[in-house]
Amino acid sequence: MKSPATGAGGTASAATATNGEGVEKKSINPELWQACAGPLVNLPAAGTHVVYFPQGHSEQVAASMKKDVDAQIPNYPNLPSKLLCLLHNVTLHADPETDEVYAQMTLQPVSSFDKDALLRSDLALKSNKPQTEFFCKTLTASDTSTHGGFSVPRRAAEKIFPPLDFSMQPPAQELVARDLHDNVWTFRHIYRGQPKRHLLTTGWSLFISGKRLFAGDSVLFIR
DNA sequence: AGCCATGCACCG
DNA sequence: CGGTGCATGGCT
Repeated sequence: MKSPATGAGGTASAATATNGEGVEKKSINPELWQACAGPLVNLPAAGTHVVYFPQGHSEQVAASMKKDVDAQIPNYPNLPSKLLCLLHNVTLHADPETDEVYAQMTLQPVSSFDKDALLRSDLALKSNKPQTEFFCKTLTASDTSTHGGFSVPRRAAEKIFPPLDFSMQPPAQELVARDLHDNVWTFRHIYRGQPKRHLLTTGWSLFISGKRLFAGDSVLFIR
């Protein structure tokens, strides 16, 4: 989180994962970005050396373009299969419409790698493992319906959400969450029912409609 | 109709 | 047997 919890309520970050394409300017919470990208994504640091595979990249671009417009994909037949590059800049992005996360990198081709530089870059990449605590849930029909709230998996609530004051009857608190674009969402977190369960009620439907979520989409919280 | 609460029942 | 999806009911 950029700023820690203050006052009575706790804070968490919320994000949604779907599909799309777009551009974004503001700076992004790196931990939330990483949680959305998943554990298999490991970004190299600026200043390190990378190997760029043009064909793999253009295939990926082609695949992601197909659902949008039939855009022209430039083809450079004389490009080598791999390019040694210096990585100048890495910026994190999230599509403003869909919250799909992606990264933008500035690469400069270099003629050769220094052996030490390559080793340093490799070590730096392997040490990139912050792995923040988070939970992710695929939304059910009742999670997204206008009739009810969000049913929070018990373990998820206990691990990620600020602890409830169980002397209250029923135990409840206000959660303040911030999404990838630093928009603030507040949810009422309550523990009730028979059997007892964690629920998000007030504020949840605004989130569902605001993010245009449907059953099968997923929502992700980090602490 | 939207929103919050409760209880049942299914499923691991 | 615990956890949670869903149906249902009440209130605004």
